[in-house]
Amino acid sequence: MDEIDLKILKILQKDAKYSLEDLSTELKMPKSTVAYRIKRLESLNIIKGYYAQIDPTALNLDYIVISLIRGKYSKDYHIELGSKLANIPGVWGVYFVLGDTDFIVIARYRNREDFMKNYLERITSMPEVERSSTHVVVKIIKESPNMVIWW
Amino acid sequence: MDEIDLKILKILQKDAKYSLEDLSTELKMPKSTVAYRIKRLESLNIIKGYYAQIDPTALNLDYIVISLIRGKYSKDYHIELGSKLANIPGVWGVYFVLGDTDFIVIARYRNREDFMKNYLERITSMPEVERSSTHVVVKIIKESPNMVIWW
DNA sequence: TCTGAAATCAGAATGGT
DNA sequence: ACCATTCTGATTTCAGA
Repeated sequence: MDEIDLKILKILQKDAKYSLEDLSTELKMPKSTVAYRIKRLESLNIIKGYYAQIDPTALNLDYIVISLIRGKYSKDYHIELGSKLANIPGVWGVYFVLGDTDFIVIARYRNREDFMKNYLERITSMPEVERSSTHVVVKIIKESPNMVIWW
Repeated sequence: MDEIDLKILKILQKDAKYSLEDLSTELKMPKSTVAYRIKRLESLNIIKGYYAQIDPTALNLDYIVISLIRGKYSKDYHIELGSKLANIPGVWGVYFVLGDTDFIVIARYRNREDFMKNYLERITSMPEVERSSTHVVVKIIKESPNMVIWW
């Protein structure tokens, strides 16, 4: 991992379709070398894949929630509960955190019923959950998880 | 937007490099038709772009934080504060929410100093911020914001 | 590890239904 | 909106440095 790799990653995190041609002029090195480096980054799993970003609102995913969850302590409770939360349909983010809460969970649904059925009812019926407080997102001001390199 | 579009999106949200060839066999329709549909989804901004997924830990982005922020009320305070938060280097998610907190912010840094300098000092010196509580992420159990279609 | 050239293949363009 | 064919150009491969 050197400066050149970093430049490649910086470009590809913004645009996966950026061509070898353009990268090669940008980096002042032959296409084949760029290709070689990208392949390397892929095989090292630094580049984990390429995906299309779909607009959630286009699919009517307007009911977005973020929950703070406190668990009931027991052996391995955080591993058990963590995977249980991660497997709830609609949930895309589960973070185990320090502080007065244990897990922070982010999920997207199409409407209130969808949310109630898939999410709330499950969470509230999990014996490992001691307490949860859920925030409804009014507006997504920023959501760009792909922008890993910001410096 | 029909069932076929949804199938295309379901595949591309996981793998942007899935070829027209394979999509055409999968969907039992010619390449050119698939290409036509994808172009349509792009121009309608349902597909917002294609990104490389970079492993944050490969770049030593191990200091991940989630903050709950309460603002001081004033005219347009949430628009002002929202964009201020979104512009902090390292911040990739800003959500305006209902409940006892106003904003939820997610950010990634390489270490404690990086976090202190770029994030904490800024947040605590913003006059629009009344109160903030920041949780350090111990473990990312799930993070797949690109998986928009889960049903 | 890097490079140049050749070969292959995928995607864009076209024109017709 | 859909499809077959053609055409263009990007990516892969490979031999050599």
